Amino acid sequence: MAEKKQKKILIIDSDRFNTNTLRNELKEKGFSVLIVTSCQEGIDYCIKDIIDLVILELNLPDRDGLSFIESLRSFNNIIPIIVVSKRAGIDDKILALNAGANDYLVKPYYFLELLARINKEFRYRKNEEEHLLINGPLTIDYGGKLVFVNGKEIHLTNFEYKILFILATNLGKVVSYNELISSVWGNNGQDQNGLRVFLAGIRRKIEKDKNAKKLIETAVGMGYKMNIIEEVSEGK
Amino acid sequence: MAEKKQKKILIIDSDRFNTNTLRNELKEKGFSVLIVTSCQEGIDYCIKDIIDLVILELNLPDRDGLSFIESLRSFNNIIPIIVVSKRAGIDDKILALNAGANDYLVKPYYFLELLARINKEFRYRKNEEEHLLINGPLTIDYGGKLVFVNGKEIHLTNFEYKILFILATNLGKVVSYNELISSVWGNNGQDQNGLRVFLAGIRRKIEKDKNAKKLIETAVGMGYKMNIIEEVSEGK
DNA sequence: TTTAGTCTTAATATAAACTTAATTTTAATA
DNA sequence: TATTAAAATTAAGTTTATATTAAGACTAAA
Repeated sequence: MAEKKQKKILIIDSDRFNTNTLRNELKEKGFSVLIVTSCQEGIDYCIKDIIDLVILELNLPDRDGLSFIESLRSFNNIIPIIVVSKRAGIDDKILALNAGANDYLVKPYYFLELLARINKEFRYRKNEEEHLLINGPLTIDYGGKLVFVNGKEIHLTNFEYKILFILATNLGKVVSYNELISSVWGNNGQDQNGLRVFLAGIRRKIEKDKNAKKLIETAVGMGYKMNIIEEVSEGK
Repeated sequence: MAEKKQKKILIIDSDRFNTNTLRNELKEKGFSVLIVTSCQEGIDYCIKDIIDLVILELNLPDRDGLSFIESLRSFNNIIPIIVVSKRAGIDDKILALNAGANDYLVKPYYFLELLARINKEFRYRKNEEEHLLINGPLTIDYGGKLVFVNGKEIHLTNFEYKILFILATNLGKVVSYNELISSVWGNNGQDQNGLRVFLAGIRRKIEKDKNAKKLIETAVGMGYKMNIIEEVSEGK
């Protein structure tokens, strides 16, 4: 199965010694790290790459780091920026925060504090990828408990959805009658007849095209299986 | 037209002297301020009122402030929490941030830095929330906490607004009963009957046109869903 | 204390979903 | 192909879930 994507952190700092240490520490924590030494490169990478967070040193060779914040925020309000600087003055902090920085950490700092502040930035951003199953004409949005056929939403009842959910999460595999029954109704579950009635209902709703390959197939004597539908590219 | 509601800041701190000063400073900046002196009161107000941000002192009479963070975060990930404490140790910071605080400021601090950090919290929430939601006859101004139906403002109670907010920010998706209940009333939340009564109230207020597509749909056995209303461009 | 607004509770009405069982269709086997 | 078993379909009756309403309790403000 697909692994969670690493978060990519861009460090903008011209001090090689600092950044190498920091890079190693961040990599150890599972982040992907990119280092640049100037504002301009920083902006470039934010445009051409997908950056999840920026760690910014204020003292930079080309322009002051503050102008990086302004440049980035002029077209992107999403990427969190954590400023890291030895400037401890209140004015510097306020300027940076008001310009659009998300946090400001005075050097020297503990790596663990930086880490906690990085994690905090990621925590409440809605990065929950939509969990969609797309199988031929059928689309299931697990998060929203929605089912679509040919792009059109259809209504399933609670039990219908649960049954479809189990079949969909066992795509291509036969799920036994008993397994279906017990995972929907619990261990003292219904009879098989009831299950059949629900399946008739589900099929009526999701199998509109009588000629197409069946979405749900019966394995006689065993159970049901959701077929994997190959996308047919044109032609009949 | 209706005025935007002020941002409401909840201060949790038992030191009366501190909080009075802070309240005045915040009021001067246009915030509405509420002060409580214990964790439990803090949680209560986050439930029954609409709180936009919490300023939390860690040393509290009933429980440690840390447990406030944990309690709130167990059912609410939205409200930003800024911890303000004289504890400057790295461990305190990390504990608070990891528990779900959004920022940590060591006392003594400059009010202007706190202000910059408060504004920062509101600023990047704008991206996700502070736009208008326009869905058929319904308009929600998240920033001002205003609701309009067919351009006319309607009044919702706090709980009604919170429920509508959750449905609206999950537009088109089914939100389960339990999710709704716990994010409105906290973890030891109400029964479903209460939720139903509130929904009847909301529907009475926002669904004026009985023939139009329903704004809020019931997914029996699952939860409620705000439908996406397609704009019909004239005629049939 | 009064009042207006809000919340909670509980009773009743309504609507949706589920179960059952009879019937039809399909699949497997001889 | 005939026979039998398994599964699918249908529809009516039953049950459960939800909607609505209203009365009383509570709260905050005047």
